[in-house]
Amino acid sequence: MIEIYLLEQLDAFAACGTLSEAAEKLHMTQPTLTRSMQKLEDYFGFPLFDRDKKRLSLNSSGKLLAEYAHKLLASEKEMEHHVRSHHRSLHTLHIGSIAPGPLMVLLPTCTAQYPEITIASSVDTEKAIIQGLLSDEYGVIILPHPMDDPRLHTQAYISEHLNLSVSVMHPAAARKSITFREMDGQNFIMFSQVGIWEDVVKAEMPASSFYKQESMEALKNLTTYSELPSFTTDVSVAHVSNWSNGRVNIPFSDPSATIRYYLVCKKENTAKWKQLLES
Amino acid sequence: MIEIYLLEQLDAFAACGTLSEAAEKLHMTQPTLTRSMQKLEDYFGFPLFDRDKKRLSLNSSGKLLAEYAHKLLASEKEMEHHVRSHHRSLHTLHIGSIAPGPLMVLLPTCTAQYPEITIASSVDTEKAIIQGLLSDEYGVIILPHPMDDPRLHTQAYISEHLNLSVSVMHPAAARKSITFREMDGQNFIMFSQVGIWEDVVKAEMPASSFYKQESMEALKNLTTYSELPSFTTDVSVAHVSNWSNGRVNIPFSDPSATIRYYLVCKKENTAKWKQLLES
DNA sequence: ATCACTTACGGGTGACGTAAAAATC
DNA sequence: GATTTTTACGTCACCCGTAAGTGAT
Repeated sequence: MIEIYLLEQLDAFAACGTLSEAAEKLHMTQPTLTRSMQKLEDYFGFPLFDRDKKRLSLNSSGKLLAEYAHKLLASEKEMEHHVRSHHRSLHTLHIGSIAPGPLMVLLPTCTAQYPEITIASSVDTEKAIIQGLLSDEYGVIILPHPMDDPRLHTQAYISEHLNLSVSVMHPAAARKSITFREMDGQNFIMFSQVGIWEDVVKAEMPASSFYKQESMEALKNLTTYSELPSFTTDVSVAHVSNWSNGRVNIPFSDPSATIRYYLVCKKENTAKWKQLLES
Repeated sequence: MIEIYLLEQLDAFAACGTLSEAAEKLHMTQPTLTRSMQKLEDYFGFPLFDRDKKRLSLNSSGKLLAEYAHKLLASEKEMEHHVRSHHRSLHTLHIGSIAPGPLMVLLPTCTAQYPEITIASSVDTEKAIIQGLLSDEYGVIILPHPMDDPRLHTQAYISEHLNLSVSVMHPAAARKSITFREMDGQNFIMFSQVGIWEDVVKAEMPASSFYKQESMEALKNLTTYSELPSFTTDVSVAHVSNWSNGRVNIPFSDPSATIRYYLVCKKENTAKWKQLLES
């Protein structure tokens, strides 16, 4: 069998055209390459190069070998990459969610329960997340409803409730609860990474505008120093510290202001994520 | 990059199940394999095996690697085979013919003109020979007619004439020529490897039977010691020595008893076989 | 003189074998 | 005790680099 290092050197020579250049590319010396190319010829027992005393070039057999070698090297790279990513997938849990709230609850328990595993999470649309679960990009996903698919395991998780967040000077500040309808038409400051909540508020308050903030820092400043209403949830209030910004949280009383989350994973992986699902 | 020898050893282990067995298969010692498998794990930086103190087995990453390794090794074998057969095709001329006669004339000149090249020849049906030319199995073929194909170069070659061969006691022995029709119904001894001539005589003498002999030796004995008629051609008479078997050759006068041969090769190879085509 | 390749020589890594130990059946 | 794997140690091969040589531009 021809060893890979010889094929690598041949591939470099085929790409560079001269041994000197190839040697530089490979961080080696020319004599080494000369010997390697001779070794290839010795192995096959017939010439792979035309020798012009000055210039070395591949003959037709050599060109053919170089083509194959190039493909073979690509295959080996691909092999290594696949094995590495397979191993990675065994030792990382990527969680996809349609909202950040449940991740705030789930991630700390995850890192505690699987200290040897890398935890990653993403907020995306429901469609993208379900696709990601089926393609094993995600190990567990969080949806606002159960999945009726024989390949999937669904389990009820926490629920999250949306609040109106207003300054104490706001007319609604004293209310014990409020409806979307009452707030429709007013303009809101909103965090951009809220996932499904954006769909909810846009649907329930079609006359309102929502000024989305990319950073938490910007959101915090704006809610502290402006009178514009904003949103919180019971989950975010419990998990985000330093929320003492002179505002009050008033629950929306509409049914759509409460979302019950469901953990979903492939049936074949239920054993693997047992502890997490039971949390 | 992972060297091939490591993948070979992994592949053997995956096939055998134990290091000892794999070592035997590879004509090596177990400790060598132990080290090689450790080397693979070191390279990847994560385990590829489950170690059971007694038994070593592939874990899921190892299985994946072994699968890829197996394919890669097959690719390398294929690469080597293709390069070798490419080189071979450059240094061998395989001539296909629909009859042995023209080969008797052509082969001696070939070996003289291309002493460094291996010459091979086959007699087969026209269909098989044309296919063989197109697939580069043959470099040059001999047909009984020109080819009207823009990819192919055709060139007239020698002609060959069929004789009746009978003992001096045969009623026709004194004839200067004879027709197929006159001989139809008589039974003949015939060499089996005559290619297109078999089609000719069967078509022209449908009432006759032909006793085909696989070996020249058998044919020679039968023609010498039996009275059954047989065939020769002007070409075979000129090229096969020791033909003094008390028989006389009487030319068939029918037009179909003469075949003009044509040399055909791919246009791209006319330069390569120039000398031969000009002979 | 420079460039490109080849040849010659020397060194250090590493691939392999032998020997022996550990562990399981 | 037999089998399988692992560890330890010595050796030889071979892969690479340095230095020198050849031929062409």
